[in-house]
Amino acid sequence: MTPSSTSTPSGTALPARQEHLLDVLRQADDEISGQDLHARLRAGEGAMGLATVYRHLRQLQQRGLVRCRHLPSGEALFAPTERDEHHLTCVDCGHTLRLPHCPVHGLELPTTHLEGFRPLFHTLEFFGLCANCQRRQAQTAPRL
Amino acid sequence: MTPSSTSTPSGTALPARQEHLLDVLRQADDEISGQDLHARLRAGEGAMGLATVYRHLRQLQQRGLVRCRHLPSGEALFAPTERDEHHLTCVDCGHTLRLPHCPVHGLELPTTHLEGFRPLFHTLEFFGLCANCQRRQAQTAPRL
DNA sequence: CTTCCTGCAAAGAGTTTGCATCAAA
DNA sequence: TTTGATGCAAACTCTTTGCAGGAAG
Repeated sequence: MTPSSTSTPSGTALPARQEHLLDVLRQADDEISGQDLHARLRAGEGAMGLATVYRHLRQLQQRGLVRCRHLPSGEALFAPTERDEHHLTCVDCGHTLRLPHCPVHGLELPTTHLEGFRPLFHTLEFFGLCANCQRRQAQTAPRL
Repeated sequence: MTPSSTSTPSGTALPARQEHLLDVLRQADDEISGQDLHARLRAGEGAMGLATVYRHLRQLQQRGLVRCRHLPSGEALFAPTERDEHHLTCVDCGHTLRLPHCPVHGLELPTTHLEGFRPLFHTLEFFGLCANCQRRQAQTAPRL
């Protein structure tokens, strides 16, 4: 139960605290925000400052181990790269629906035109109006 | 040259200023930020306050006419929905590469499990390390 | 008169950075 | 001694909201 060393695509071993941070992400049911992650770490053993959390998250992202997407609110959500989740988010109220499976499974980039870029992860997110907000909008502007 | 009325999916006509704002978005070469859009409007005829720009952008989003995605920096970028662009962004320096075509062309959501959601647009973005940042990283951690 | 739209300025949120400190090599 | 990691708090950015003025119906 103690994944003591995660091998990274670049081959170097992970510092202990980053390893721990990654574990918390893996144990989470869904993506979590930086703030949330910080709170969870604080609750457990490996408490660390908020700044450090973000610093590690960035490094994990650069190693391709952590994926990040941004809510319309500007909040960033993090998840392990290996987890391939996608969401449908309401552009009005922000309510989020997790999609049952990845619509684009083995998604590949063409290797040309990449200018030396090394792709690490992708985000695919859907946006729309939830049932509630559609109703609310219909009341204001009757002409559907 | 004067698209005087854009018909929306919901059937209602667009207020003049939103129409104009949408035009500026369409004329832009690529996605632009709220701030940038504000500046361009200010430079031309239809100058309006920053708050108003954001207010209109939100409404256009809710009508499915404008698409929005967030940079790692938290900045929001806007584009007309009909334009189907995707990018490869460096997680380190933020350098962005526009992909020559949409990797997932006619992307469709399963109509089940949507709980009344009405999808309006999607974002598909790739993240990785650009050539420069790979080089820089390699210098710090030699073991590739 | 009522309603909607607008601008300005202030507030708000999340994230990043500066700096002094502390541990490790 | 030198290097790298950390916490705290201040700073920063973009975005949203409150409120009063003004136009439209």
